Amino acid sequence: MVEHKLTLGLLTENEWLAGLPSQATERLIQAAKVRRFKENQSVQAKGAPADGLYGVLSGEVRVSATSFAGDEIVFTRILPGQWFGEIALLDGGPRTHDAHALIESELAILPKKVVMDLCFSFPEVYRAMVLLLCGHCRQAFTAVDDLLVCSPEQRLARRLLQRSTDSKRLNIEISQQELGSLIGISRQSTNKILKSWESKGFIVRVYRGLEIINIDALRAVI
Amino acid sequence: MVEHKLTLGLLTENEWLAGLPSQATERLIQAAKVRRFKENQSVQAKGAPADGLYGVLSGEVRVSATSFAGDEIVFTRILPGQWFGEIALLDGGPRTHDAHALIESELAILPKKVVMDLCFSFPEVYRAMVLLLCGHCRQAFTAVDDLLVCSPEQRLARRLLQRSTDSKRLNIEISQQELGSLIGISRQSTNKILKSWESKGFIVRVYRGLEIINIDALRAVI
DNA sequence: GCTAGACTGTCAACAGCTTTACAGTTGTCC
DNA sequence: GGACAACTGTAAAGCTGTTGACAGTCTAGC
Repeated sequence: MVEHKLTLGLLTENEWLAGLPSQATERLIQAAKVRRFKENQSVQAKGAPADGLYGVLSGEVRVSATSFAGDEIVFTRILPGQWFGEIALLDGGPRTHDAHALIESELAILPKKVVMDLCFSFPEVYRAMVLLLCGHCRQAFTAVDDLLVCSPEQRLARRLLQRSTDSKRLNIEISQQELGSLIGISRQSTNKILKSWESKGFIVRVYRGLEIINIDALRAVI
Repeated sequence: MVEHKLTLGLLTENEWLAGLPSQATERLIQAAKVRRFKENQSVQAKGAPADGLYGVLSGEVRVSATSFAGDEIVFTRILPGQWFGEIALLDGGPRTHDAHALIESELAILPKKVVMDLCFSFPEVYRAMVLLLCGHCRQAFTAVDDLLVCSPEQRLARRLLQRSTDSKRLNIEISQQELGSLIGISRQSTNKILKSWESKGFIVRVYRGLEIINIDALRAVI
């Protein structure tokens, strides 16, 4: 009961499910499970088969991979209202990434079978999946672009700006370690860049985070 | 007439269209246009609106982007039998990349409206689009992974191996310049790596290309 | 409040890649 | 077959980011 209310809340907020035929929406809400994950608990493992589509109700999920050297490579973070895990669900292949709850989080899980059935019954559901997929694909393309073309400083600026528009807030809570991993540089280099920005008045740093003061100056870095 | 025969040839060879309901296949073949592109001719420009889905019938297409510094960043090459351009088609956004004919090439073009209409009539068509999309998405994820985790030498090996399995051949025709651009390193560095591999007997280099001799040794590099 | 553990600041040494530069090679087009 | 353009080979110089090391700072939990 409580679970369904929570799911509904996310669904009505979120555009992709709001536009579906009511029959499909109902079926999804009915089949949706809500699961709570503790801080650092694994949501899915890279290489595993897909069981469902995940939506973040509360908390935050870190999507990452582990290099053979053992370092964790952070790809992105999923904020409340966002969905992930559609690729392996749709193509039947293995999960592309690891996912962990960054903090205690609640996730909605739409079982694979239900989603796939609805895809075949309602083209609108397929369309919604396709849009989700396209978004993640464009995100990945942008990441490749950035890595090939942009300097570490520019990449860092892009990430921060992207993140601040995603969450509509200008304070970002993340360690320098993880921030570096997101854009493929070391903690020390991240620190140096952040320091230089702070001295220019673009940001202020706090423990385990930062706040953007001059967003236009950051945009100009790019 | 000739055009339709060519298209049909590609379609029947290619798995994704072969599995569709015959009604959908017929409609696609009927609507397909074949267009010939000269060497270096632009197929699509990054940022442009999408007009259709492209399939390579003959020749080869280079997918790239241009950095603000003016360098061309090569993303990938599309070989005969492969399709591209589905993202902008499906989500209505701008083209994600530039595409040029590498050599004189023939492309099949499936008009946007026809594809989208069929998607809504036949879930199988949507499914085919989704699989295409998933493939490209996984490709992009792998590229990010590589850039963040692997050394230039490993990235180069991966690219060559991927390419050689794609085309089932072990001689690859590409300049060191472009090869470097594909994995984000300079021509000189590419040259150094190739030379070292040649001295170890992994490959032999020729003008504007190379041949893989010891494919297992290359696999071991990764 | 104290302490352990996580995070940050900083620096020097080092490695790897780029850039610049130039000479040599190969292919193509008159 | 000669000339030009594209490609390759090579090396030195310089830059940028990494690594490793260690001290300082912050926070949570007892």
